[in-house]
Amino acid sequence: MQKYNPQKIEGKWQKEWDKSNIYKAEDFSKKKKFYCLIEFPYPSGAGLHVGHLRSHIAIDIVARKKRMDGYNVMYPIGWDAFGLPTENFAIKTKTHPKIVTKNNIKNFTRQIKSYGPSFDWSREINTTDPKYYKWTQWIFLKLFNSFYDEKSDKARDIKDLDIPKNLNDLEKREFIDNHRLAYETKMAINWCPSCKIGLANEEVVNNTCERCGAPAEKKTMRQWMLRITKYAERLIKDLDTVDYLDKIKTQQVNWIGRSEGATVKFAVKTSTELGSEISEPSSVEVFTTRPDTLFGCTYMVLSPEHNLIKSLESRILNLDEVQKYVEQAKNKSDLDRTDLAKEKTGVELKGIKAINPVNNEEIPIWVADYVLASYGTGAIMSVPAHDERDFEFAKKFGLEIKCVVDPIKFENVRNYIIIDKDGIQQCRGGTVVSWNPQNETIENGIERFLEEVRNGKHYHIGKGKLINSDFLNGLTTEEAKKKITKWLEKNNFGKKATNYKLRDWVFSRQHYWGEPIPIVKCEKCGNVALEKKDLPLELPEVKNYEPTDTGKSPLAKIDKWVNVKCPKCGKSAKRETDTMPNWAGSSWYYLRYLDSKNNQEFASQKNIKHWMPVDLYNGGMEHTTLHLLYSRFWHKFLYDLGFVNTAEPYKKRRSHGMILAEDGQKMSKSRGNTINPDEVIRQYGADTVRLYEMFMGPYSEAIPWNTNSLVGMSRFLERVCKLQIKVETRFIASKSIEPLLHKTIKKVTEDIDNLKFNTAISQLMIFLNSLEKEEKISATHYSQFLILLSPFAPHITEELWEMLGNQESIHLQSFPKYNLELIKEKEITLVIQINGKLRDQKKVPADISEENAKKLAFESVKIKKWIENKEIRKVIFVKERLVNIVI
RNA sequence: GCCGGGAUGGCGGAAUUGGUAUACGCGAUGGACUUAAAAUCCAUUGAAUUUAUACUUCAUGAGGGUUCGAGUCCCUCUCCCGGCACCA
Repeated sequence: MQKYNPQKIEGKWQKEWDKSNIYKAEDFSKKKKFYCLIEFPYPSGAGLHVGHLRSHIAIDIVARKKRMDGYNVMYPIGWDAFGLPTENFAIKTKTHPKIVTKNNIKNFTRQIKSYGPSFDWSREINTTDPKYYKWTQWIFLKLFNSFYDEKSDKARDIKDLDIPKNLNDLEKREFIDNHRLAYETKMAINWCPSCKIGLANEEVVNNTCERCGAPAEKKTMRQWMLRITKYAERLIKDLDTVDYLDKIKTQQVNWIGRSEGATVKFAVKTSTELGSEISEPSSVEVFTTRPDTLFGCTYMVLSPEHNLIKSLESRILNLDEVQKYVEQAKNKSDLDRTDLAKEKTGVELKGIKAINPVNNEEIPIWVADYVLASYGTGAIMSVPAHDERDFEFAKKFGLEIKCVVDPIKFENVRNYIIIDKDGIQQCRGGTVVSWNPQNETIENGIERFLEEVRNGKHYHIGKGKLINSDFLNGLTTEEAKKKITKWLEKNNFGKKATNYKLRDWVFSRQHYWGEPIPIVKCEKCGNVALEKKDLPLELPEVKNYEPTDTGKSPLAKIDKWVNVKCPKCGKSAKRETDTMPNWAGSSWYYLRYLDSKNNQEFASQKNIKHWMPVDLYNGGMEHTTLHLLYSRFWHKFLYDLGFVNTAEPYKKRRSHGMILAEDGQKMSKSRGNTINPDEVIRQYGADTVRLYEMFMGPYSEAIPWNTNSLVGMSRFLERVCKLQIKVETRFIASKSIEPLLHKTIKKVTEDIDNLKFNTAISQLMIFLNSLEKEEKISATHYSQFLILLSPFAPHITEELWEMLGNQESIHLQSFPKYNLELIKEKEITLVIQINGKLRDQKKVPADISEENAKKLAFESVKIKKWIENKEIRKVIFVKERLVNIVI
């Protein structure tokens, strides 16, 4: 008999699987392909986290089952190895990051192999390998050499760009540069003073650095940017074509932040007091989602960065005051600017006015930092009667509040929230109305509120009917939006417009340990891309990896590397010294697995066509607006250029919940509550840990770790081993166990497909409990049970399988099929209810007729007691379930 | 503030999508084995009432509703978790 002894057998089988290569994905097999993917790990010095295991094991179970279902399965692994922690460790220990990475990968490999996932190691990739990042650089250059063609709504080669004829060479170059999908710009970016690195918007969380938590500062720097905004619409729309967890979809949609409205152009009039002429008539464009409220616009606000302030300097009568305000705003960090949200500040631009195009009224122009330069046009029309922020501002500075949307007689009461004296909310949504039930009815409360809106004492952001709006009067909000937009377009005052919160991707980093950006900067030719034959542009050796405070990459110090000849004109030029962000290599790695050794292409078309798209992709929620969005963007770009055959890279995306520490907190070194997978595996064995991580709770939910519960899984496997004594080869399978077996096959099959591992395991336990009650067990039943269990516990099942006398690995067997006929129980428990309450139950044949069931119910002694002297109103029969007597 | 998701025993969690609530596991209690402990095995384990494993009543965050029947559907509220947030 086999005693459960994981330490003895697990290593043995891991070596055996390695040797026999049974998990290798076959290119161009006749079998149907299945590509499943986990986010490739970052090989940190800290080693593997139990959270890594959760996703690796889950997808491993799916991969193993799919193989047994006859699929040609690709389940690859690699290393996302560029990044700051490695660099910091290298600086601290004065070791080359290459060496650090190599050591970490070695450790990670050992750890990963120790729990037996069925990765195809032959396709292993590493983003820091020049053979890999050659193609990361190549894709970057493709972006550099492409523009977005709005007409065909896709990216195209920059050669196809229509360049206006009348431009001189310099202007031409500028024009082209302005259209590249990878472009350079000088802009204020978020800078982490602690990591000494620029951050993408997605990397700033609560105005702090996502990585280290230091408050982000604003720093104006020359930056490489990627025009992800051109893909905003498609990144939203194509979500309809993929199967992602709903929360992932909504998070991406919210991040991209599409809003529809209109742009409106306001003419600007300057006071003639100063006399000097203005060469061109000025105007300011704003973006609004509520063009219907244009008649209620009583002033306009510019962001402090708005260029109108500069261009009309000579016309602003209180220039000193304005400039002082602008200067102050500039010096505020984003943190301060948003922190001061409660109290709005601003200064009026005296001497200039804007003209409201609908009624030609002169309205004041203000500058205030509650208006963001980076969204819309950096200027807004203010409608204080119908916007909370504008209302607040207008109240503070005594500006006119003009109601143009009358909420009365429109839709229902749910446009407001009524608050009674005790502060209890009676209705949800819309605008808050306080209401005193002692001396007014709800209707009166609403009426009073409406009066307040009309008198400018309150704002109303909900819908309504237009008033004080000339030709819009009487229309509903929706109707008015349409009508005014048409009017604006007809009179050339504006047009329908869509805006996104998504910003272009800040792509430069000022660090050593990243892919060098393969661009040469020539005084004569501008930014010149390296040729494909010159790729990869390898990272040079450098004495000091330390980042600088100046915002220059350490690469800038290596003169020999920096000074090169321009590939175009041959004159001396300098290399770009910034490197790429750690998100670059991971934006396309799933494609490299398909053909990881190819030196001619990033992957051959043949392989891409065979394997794409990824059928199942699992990863953390924290990457929803980073990696997941970025890689969808790159994929779409490659799709536009014809390098990949699908518009989306991932057909199905799922997410695992975090594993919390036993105290319910997040695991962290500083809290000292981490669980080291090495130790748990050593103590309990890989199969036990695998089962536990899958059994601990629903896969997508966060669950605290509980070492106590591990023993339950250990006991389960021990009992599986013990069962061997009862197995008899010649024993004919007992029929009574058959329904449960097939029910178990069905449950396990469906649960694995739906990533509901906890209930699959529980069903296997139920089946085992039932097997244990048998005197003898047929080898067939035992074998089928082992196969069902094998994706979860590959080592022990392989061992027991071999002991049954099998030659071929259990992991090469077919997954059992269930027979619906056999699942049907012959006998069921019929539930008898009175008024829906359980009063009796009877064992009956499953196919009992309604008539017989009812008869049986009324015969029951227990039931008789209940229905005595009662009028029976109704009897309900549910097939194979219950009889309900209503009295 | 807005957008998601959630709340079921001492704990992690099940529940065929409206049909026996609490599966499975942990823990706990009692027993067997043992010199003893661990391990293992057996039994019990939502609460109340009760001599009782009988009967009954009450329990799925709170309150209401629909239904023969609600953890599940509808309305309102509370709390927790995640994301976004001066985005016009």
